[in-house]
Amino acid sequence: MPASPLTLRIADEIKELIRSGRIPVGEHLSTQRLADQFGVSRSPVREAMQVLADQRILEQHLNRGFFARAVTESRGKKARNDVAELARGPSEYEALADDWLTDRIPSEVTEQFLRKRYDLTKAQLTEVLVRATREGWAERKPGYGWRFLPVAKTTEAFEQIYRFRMLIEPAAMLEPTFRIDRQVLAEQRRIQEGMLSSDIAKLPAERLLHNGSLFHEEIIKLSGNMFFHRALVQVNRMRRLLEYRSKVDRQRLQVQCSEHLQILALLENANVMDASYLMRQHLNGALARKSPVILKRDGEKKD
Amino acid sequence: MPASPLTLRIADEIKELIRSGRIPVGEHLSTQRLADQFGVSRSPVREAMQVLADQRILEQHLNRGFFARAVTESRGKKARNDVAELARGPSEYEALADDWLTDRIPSEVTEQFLRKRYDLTKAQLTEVLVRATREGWAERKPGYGWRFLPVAKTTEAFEQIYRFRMLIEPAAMLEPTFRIDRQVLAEQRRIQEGMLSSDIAKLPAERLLHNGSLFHEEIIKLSGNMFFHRALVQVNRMRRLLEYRSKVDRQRLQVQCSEHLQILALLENANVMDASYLMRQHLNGALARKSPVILKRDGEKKD
DNA sequence: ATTTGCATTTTTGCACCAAGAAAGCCATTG
DNA sequence: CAATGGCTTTCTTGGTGCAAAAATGCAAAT
Repeated sequence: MPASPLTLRIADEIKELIRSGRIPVGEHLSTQRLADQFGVSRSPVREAMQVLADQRILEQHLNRGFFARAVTESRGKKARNDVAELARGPSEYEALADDWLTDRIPSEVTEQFLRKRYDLTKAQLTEVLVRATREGWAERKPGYGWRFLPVAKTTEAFEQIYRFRMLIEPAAMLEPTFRIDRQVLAEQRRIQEGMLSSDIAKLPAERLLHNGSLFHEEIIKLSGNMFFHRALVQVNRMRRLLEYRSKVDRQRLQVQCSEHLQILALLENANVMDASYLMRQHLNGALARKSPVILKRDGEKKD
Repeated sequence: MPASPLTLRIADEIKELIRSGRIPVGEHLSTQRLADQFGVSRSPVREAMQVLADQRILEQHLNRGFFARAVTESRGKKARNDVAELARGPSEYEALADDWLTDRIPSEVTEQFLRKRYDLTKAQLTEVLVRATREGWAERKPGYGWRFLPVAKTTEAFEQIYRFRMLIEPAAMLEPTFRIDRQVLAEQRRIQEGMLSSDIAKLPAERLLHNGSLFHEEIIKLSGNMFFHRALVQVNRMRRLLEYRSKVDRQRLQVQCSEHLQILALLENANVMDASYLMRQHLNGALARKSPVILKRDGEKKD
């Protein structure tokens, strides 16, 4: 009985909670609490726990629920691959995005074409296209079919994004509605320090980039103007699309982290002016030293 | 035989072309050309022409295609209502948006609930929800159902939007990649002068607001940075959602038109600095004098 | 030679059914 | 005896075939 995607996703999240120690070994897992936490009903949570019990990650006591077992790395290894790979699929969305960015699909296609190419059901394809629409690079044609919109595909787009961010991010901090929220600052400090101290070389690139975006998004959110925040989220999504194809410069990331911490320090001292200025410098630096290394895909390249 | 929505939409567009004189009376209509123009195949165009022929707006000559007839106001009247009302439906999207903005639906709903409430098929509902997602105020829940996100619902949102625009629009004009395109300027001048001279009192409010947005979007596009343009389009969509519920101040619109023309004049003289400054003033004025009159809907109001 | 008008092919929308998620209920447990 | 697990029931949604609609091909007419 192949568990549903939702169940697997939840299994994955629970496992992460245990691995990261947020659920201590031996602890009892309340179905209801986890369901509320994930925003779903108890059914998929329960199934996820069954799955994890099968994998010896949880222990089921009859009529008493599930308990976290010790996860030894050696033991966890196999089981982990079993679920993790299934749970986070290879993301058809990214495959499509990549194909479009490298001109391997025409700019106008039918749904049928896409379904065959990526082997998707109608609903799955809709999911992907909704996302692409949301990110702003796909739209329905009036009759049948979809059109992909030209996305600046190269360094030019990076520059445009950074020019835009250099404008809005520092300005957002100077908005009259900007409010310093110490809790948010503390949380970001925790994350950035965590990255810097422990494992900047080890963490998956995806996570590193995510944390970076998160920092900027949380700061801009303090402006109290949701449209600044939205605009940033929007361009960050596009940036991610381009960036995950380029090599991550981990050394550069270290510099960025410490700059983030500097900005946080200024904000903690309520020195918004300087923080805004530093933010601009920070973005400018990122633009100037942006690694121009773009990994070419194996496929042929149409100029 | 009730024609399809696409057919009706095209019929409507063709009629608009004739009414506005862009297709002179007596002119032959090439199926292929119109199909290309609308981005569809010949089939729906042809059907639309049949519909219009039935309504005596076109004349069909066997094997020679369709020709535009004179459209007398008196004659056109009835036929016009026939199609126009059908073609541009009452937009379920706006109904949903309105219901959400006035707290008449809960923040978490199932698709079923929405389908029943607005009497939509699954595909139609998807269409609506995709749009709402795209505009940033709806998202899927993990299991079943959708969640509507809190949108600043009143004057506060207007202010936020204008603060944002006051930042990005003038700045976009000062970007190093900003290029003056005389053709675009001329087109906008034509539109703005048209509004000002003829019929600012007569045109439908929808059209007036659309032309206003268009002006700003075309100008910001000249910045050569697609992200500025995107950001503006995004907030304009939200603004429209809020604005179509408020009373249109036609006198104020007249002032805006002439300010638009002043900006155009400066740009035509390549005086970008002053144009940017004036743009900021223009937006500031719009913010300051923004009509706070919001029409209340008939329904009860929570809170 | 071009374009219409019709025929053919292809694509998508819609109704139905099974899988999956949510909610209710009661026994068990501490 | 309150709280929670385990099971059952109810409801929602995703996947699949047919019909409507759009795209395309082609002979005939101008």
